Amino acid sequence: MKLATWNVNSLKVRLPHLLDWLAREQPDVVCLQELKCEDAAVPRAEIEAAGYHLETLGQKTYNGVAILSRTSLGAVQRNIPGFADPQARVIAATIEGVRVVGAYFPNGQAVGSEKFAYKLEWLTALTQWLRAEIALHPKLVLTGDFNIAPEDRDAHPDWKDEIHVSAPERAAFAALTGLGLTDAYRRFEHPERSFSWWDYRMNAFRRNFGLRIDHILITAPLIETLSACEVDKSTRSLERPSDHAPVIAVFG
DNA sequence: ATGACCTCCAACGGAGGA
Repeated sequence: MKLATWNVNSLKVRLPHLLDWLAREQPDVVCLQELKCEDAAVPRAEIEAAGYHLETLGQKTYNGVAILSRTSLGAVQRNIPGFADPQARVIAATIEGVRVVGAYFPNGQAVGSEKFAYKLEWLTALTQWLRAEIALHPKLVLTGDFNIAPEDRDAHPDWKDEIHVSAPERAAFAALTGLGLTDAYRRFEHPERSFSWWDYRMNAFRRNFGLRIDHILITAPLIETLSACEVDKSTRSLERPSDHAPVIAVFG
């Protein structure tokens, strides 16, 4: 199984890139974030024509998540159970015995802000739900745009803002790994300063001024078959790119 | 530097992103 996550920053704008990339990479499962459109506006026909089933949790203007799969998606869950969230950030489904949770974590804006408090509350709710979910599904993948760079090496040394690298955010990330989830990317050797997001401004991609905030976390039974995990930076050089690159994990 | 760039909106400036 080849599984990927990609924050497309508008499904409508990025659809040509997505379709080209699906044809080239042939992933089996793709979690998408920041659709920025309602379910009714999702270009289902084009994605289905590319060979994918899809389940979405759309929202106008902001947020919105989807899971694409070559095989059918079962037991679809939208948002975090028991957490009344007006923002569309989570979708989960069972695919060939693997519970796949695709999430668009809150940005948090600035440490200490209202949005930061929401980010931490959201992370607590996600963690509580996943504790139960992992007990039900030993093979589980948590993937998406985490908006957290878990270690210093996951942020450019010149990143001066606290957001995405603060102690509370990193503690929340550690709580997730404490559930028995492993960062698939760190199971392999990578160059220093490997990132998944680069600001649109200031030639950030050319200067590799970025953060590694898009992740694929997996439970122990999936580690045995994990054979690769990479960031695909190629899409970031296209015309009108997403500011995030896809991250791809290969099992088996 | 209250910046820069991109996407969205009952839009033409502001919000949000990261």
